[in-house]
Amino acid sequence: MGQELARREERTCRGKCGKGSRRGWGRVSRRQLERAGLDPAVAASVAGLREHTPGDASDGCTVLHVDMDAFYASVSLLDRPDLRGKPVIVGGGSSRGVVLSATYEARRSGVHSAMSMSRARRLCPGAVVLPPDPDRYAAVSAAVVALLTSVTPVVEQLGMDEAFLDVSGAVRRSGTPLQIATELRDRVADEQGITCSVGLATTKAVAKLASGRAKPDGALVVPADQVVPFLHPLPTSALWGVGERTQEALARLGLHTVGQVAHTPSTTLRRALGDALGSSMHELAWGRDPRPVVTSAAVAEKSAGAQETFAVDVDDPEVVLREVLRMSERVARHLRRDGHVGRTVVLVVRFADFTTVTRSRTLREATDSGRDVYAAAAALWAAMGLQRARIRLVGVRVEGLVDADRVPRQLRLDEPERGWREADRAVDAAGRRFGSGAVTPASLLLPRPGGKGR
DNA sequence: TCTGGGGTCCTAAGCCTC
DNA sequence: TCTGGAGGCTTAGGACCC
Repeated sequence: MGQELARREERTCRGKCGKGSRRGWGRVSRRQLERAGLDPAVAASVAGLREHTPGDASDGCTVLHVDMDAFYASVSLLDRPDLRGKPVIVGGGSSRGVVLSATYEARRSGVHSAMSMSRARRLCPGAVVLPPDPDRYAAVSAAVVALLTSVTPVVEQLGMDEAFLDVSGAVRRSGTPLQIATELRDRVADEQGITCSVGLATTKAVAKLASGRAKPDGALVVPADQVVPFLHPLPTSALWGVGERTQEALARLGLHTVGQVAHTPSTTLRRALGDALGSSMHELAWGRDPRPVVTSAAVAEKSAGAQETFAVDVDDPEVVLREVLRMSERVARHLRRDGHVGRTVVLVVRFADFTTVTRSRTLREATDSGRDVYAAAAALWAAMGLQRARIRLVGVRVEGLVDADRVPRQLRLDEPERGWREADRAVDAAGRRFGSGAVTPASLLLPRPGGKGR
């Protein structure tokens, strides 16, 4: 117990906005923020927010964005406490893997997620590399979501490591949004042994930015009247939907900060970025974001896919088709597991030079059968007429998903009493009992090129 | 620097139907 | 019967997010 309290105390003191400052909001100085790694302009802006915010200014900031700190790395360290405080990278072990997550010690060397593992190893040669543990991540993620849901039922999960909460219905019972956020952070740390950061605002876009600025292990409130001073000094890349390409497009217009975007006519942005992105960019730059927090269960899945990069580029059509079969079976299993069927089959092919093409075909009937998906994908492959092209990746997606029980199944005259449908279900049952892949097409038992077998 | 995997959303062109 | 426009669907590709 004493140890637990000591650990809690250590954690809350380390945070940029630890327990002390969570209660006495407004003690964080601009210099502290700069030391914590924020841009000086942003630090000034954020410090201003805090220094001029008397008491708990979170009233009305009922949208919370909870973001786990270096989630995959933190979870991996739960089983390796000896690596705490050391640079650790979680990522694929193959020569073509990328970084899934890295501890803050590794990030200080310039390592970040989605970076190629080879580059990450060069930047941080002393880092310990751990393989991803998807089951463990899913379990911790589910536990955190259950915790969040105990505060409010309105939880919108984004991936495994972040979620939006609408706590407007919980404030009477549980206190101000900031008190709720503090309680959540303490419980996540106590019950799961990892830390998270929380952004509080009146909109999702601003709450998300706030959690990013509060990292690691912090909380940041951006009251409605402080949204514009908070947003406008930020770089355009801070805006939701602005990646590398859009940032370049904005830079060509001489726009480098959110404030500059805000003061650009919406028509100019729409011309440069397209109608949808242009107008949403203008709204977001003024902190306007009409999207409500939507319970994850209410968000229907629209597509399902599987793709895999070969360990070495492949030019043998037989090998490619075998991989297409493997991906088709995987997608179909996914569909059946979720009770979905889909009509449009998409084949994705990435060539050695990294160019990617897609070909799609819409079936007459929606399906969840690996055989149907493979037949369509293989036909698309054949129609491409590739001879000995060097292929880096193949993938299969099924789009236009609907619930299987909402689609009447067209029986065929030549359909046997027991057919592939029953065979698929038997394979699923065997997979549940003996592990996925217990029953598999014979052709998939052959080794994969580059030794990356199943 | 040499780029994973699973998704969503948007745009645009071509085709078809009304 | 022909024609043009609107609108929906399909297909392909790109950008973005976690």
